[in-house]
Parts: sequence; C-alpha cells; structure tokens
Amino acid sequence: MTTYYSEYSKAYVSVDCIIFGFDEGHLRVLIGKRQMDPGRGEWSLYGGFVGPNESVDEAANRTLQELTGIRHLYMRQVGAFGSVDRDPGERVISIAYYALINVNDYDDELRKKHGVEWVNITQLPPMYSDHREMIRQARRIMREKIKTEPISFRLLPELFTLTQLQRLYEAVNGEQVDKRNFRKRIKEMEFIEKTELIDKSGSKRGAYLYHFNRSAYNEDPNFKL
Amino acid sequence: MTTYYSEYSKAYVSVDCIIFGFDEGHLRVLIGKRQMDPGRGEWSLYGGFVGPNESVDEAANRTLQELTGIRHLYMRQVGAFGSVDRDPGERVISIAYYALINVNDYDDELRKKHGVEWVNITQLPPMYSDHREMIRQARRIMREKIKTEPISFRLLPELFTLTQLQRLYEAVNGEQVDKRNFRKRIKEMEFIEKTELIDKSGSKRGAYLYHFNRSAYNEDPNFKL
DNA sequence: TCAAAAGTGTTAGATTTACACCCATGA
DNA sequence: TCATGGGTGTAAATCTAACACTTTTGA
Repeated sequence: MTTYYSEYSKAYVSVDCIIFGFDEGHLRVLIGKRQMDPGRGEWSLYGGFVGPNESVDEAANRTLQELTGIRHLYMRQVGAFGSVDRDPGERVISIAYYALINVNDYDDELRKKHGVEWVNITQLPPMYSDHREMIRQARRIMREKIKTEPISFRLLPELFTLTQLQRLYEAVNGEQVDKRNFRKRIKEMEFIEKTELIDKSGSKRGAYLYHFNRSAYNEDPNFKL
Repeated sequence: MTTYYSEYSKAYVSVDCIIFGFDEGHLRVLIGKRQMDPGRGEWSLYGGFVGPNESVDEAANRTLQELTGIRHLYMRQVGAFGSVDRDPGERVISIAYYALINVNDYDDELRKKHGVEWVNITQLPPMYSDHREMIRQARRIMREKIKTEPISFRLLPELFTLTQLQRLYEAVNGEQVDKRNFRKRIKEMEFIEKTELIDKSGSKRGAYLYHFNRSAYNEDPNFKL
C-alpha cells in the first residue's frame, strides 16, 4: 500500500448511537452500563468501532443492527466528538448518530441480552465521557427535524391514535399543545389517514386509529407541525 | 501506554474547511488546487490532519488560522464524512467545518500564498473526492442558521448598508426578497443600529451605514429573518 | 352514574405578503 | 437632466392561538 500520509498520526474512530423510543407518553433513550474498560460500569450509549472496510454510516448501521436486530433503522448523523481526552484510554474520535425505533418492534430478550435499558430522556443518569452531551445534541437535532419531516411515525406503531401522536410531539418538544389546534393541522395532511379501526386500550370510549401513508406523502410532501 | 482497543484499526482523521465569504453581491467559498498527492491539481477545500494532542475543533481552528491568519473565526461543524474510498490513498475520515469571514479582513497576499481563490457558490467546478457534497451540506446548514442567529454580520464589514445586508440574505437563500418588508423586519431588531455615517460607494445618493451591536443583542436576543 | 379520554369550530389578534412612488446625487 | 440606487407605508390575506362543551363507555 502506498503511504501518503505517514507523517501524520491515526486515531480510533467509533460510532455511538442515541436510540430514541416512545413509550407510555415518554421519550426514552436506550443506554446501558459499559461492559468494557475504560469506564466499565458507567452508563453509556451503545457504540462500536469503525472497521477498515466499512464507511462510518455502515458502521453505525451495523452497530444498530447488532443491538436491535433491525436492518435499516432510520438514522441520522449528529456529529463528530473529538476532544483529546474524551476516552480515558486511547485517542478515540466518535461519530454520534441518532436512530428512531418503534419500541414494539424491539425484541425485549435481545435488549436484555445486550444489557441496555429504556431510560426517560428527562431522567438521565450521569454518563460516561461526553455521552450526555451527545444525547443533548441528538435531541436538539431531532426536535428540529420532527417539525418538518414525517419521522414521528418511526417512533409509533403502524396504527396509532391522534392522542398518541400528540403525546409524542409533546414529549419531543417538552411542552404541551392544544388538542383542537393539533388535530386541525393533522386533518390538513392527507397522508395521515384515518382508518375504521378503534383502539380501546387508551380509553373506554375508544379512539380511531390512523396510519401514515408514505406514498401519498411522497406525492405531496407537505409536512408542518 | 495502556492499549485497550488494540484489536481495532485506526484511521487518519482530517478536517476540511468550507470558508464562506460575501463580496460584490455573491456568496463565495475559498478553494484551491490540491497541492499534494493523491488528487494533486484537483479543486479542493483547504484542510489538515488532526494531530494527536489537539481536539478536532482545535485542528479546525488551527487550519483556519494557518490559512487566514485569523485566530478564532466563527466556525461550526458540518459533519463527518467517512466513505471507505473517499480518499484514494489511505483511509481518511474527514470532519467538515464551515467558517464565516469578512473578505476585507483577509490579507490577499496570504490568500495567494496558499493558492486559494474565492469562487462563486453558484459556479463551483468539479471537486476532489466528496468536497462538493461537503460544501452543499455546509451551505444548507448555514442557510438554516442564518435565519435565527445573527451570523450574517460575520460576513460583512463592521459597517454595512441595508442593501448589502439584503443582498447577503438573497445570496444565501438563493431568492430575492422585498425591500420594504426586509427593512421593516430589520427596524424591529434594535441591536441593528443605524449610524450617522453614509456610504457613497454603492450609489450617488449614499446610504446610511448600520452596525450590529452584540451586547444589545445579548440582552434581547430576538433575531428572525 | 360518574370518571376519563375522544372528539369537535369559532373568533380575535398577529404575522405575512404584495405593492409604487419620491428623493438625492454624480455624471 | 436623467439614470441609479435609497428610502418609505398601507391594506388584504393568511396564519396562529385561545378557548369549552358534548359524547361514549366501562367500572
């Protein structure tokens, strides 16, 4: 191999995943106690190293699949974190990614096997290295994104009630919204389709179930919330 | 040194700088013909490698200072670019940063010494590796940012006319805006202060010069454009 | 029968957009 | 004197935000 840059130094490059889920009205992230040195036992994001024959995006995808069993989760880069001593052992530069998952799609046995837990975003413990900052930034980026792109549906079941959708927005934005105004805006988006099905798990009366029609969205991608 | 991750592979990590300037009504970026192998002679962003004892942000700052002579330019991360073969020679993962500079502050001799040129953002040549994509993303991020944060003033001289400011917005957003509506919005922002000075370089009649009062902004940071 | 969540419209106020003419000056 | 860019206000339309009561049903 030709060595062009031999005078420069190399670093380990890793990916860290901020996996968001929505359950029981709360936005949650998947974190676990670190099982390797350095930092063993501290709360940490799930991550992995970038291999020599995969792109950084591929490494993130692989890591997400390893953890969740799901092949192509929705995933976007948050950014690179590169303090000199962010890893106490070696020079490691990490690229953070956030991902969205419908918690029902996630096999709970697999979750336990990897020793990770769903933790409420408002109740995060102290965390390893800069992982808390990664989560903070991921949340900020996701909050902006969810206003203009229909990514909320990736956090919900295929069929969902309008109250669930509203609770999700409230959890992401950290503030409540008016029910009538919210529903008015939803009605204007024709790709959020009402079904004839009723969900009775949330109330005695029952609520209509809706679903997101992606191909209708692609034809008229006007999403604003 | 303890080696925790010896089973994993390392990569070179570099920074690439998308330096925006505004001149004669056009948004420009600073690019040059690459002076090293591989890719010698291709149009390229200015970049550098991340050293073992500096953070990635510090490397970007150092690189920007090397090129412009200015110590702490406004600079924000665009993201990590990590395709396996983005560099034809070795595995190099690059973190892109955009920076804003007032072109008058940039010593033209220093510019020539580094062999870089101001190129209109709408007339970019084909570029080395993924540099064009880096510019595209930097521009998108900057365009969003400039709507809600007073970063435009970093591209303008200390004193500027409202027409200059308007032209800057138009160049960034790629579309024209109504003069009266634009000025109405500016008037509402008290931290954009009118001076008694007149600039006669742009018209016979002359136009009032304004300046951005940062401490007034900090007291009432309401910026919307 | 009552508690709990679902569902539904209107209005005032704020914001946004469209639009056209006079002014000052140097060439 | 005229071409050029500087400077100014109003009105219609749209969007946003505030607000309260009826329905259904299981316990």
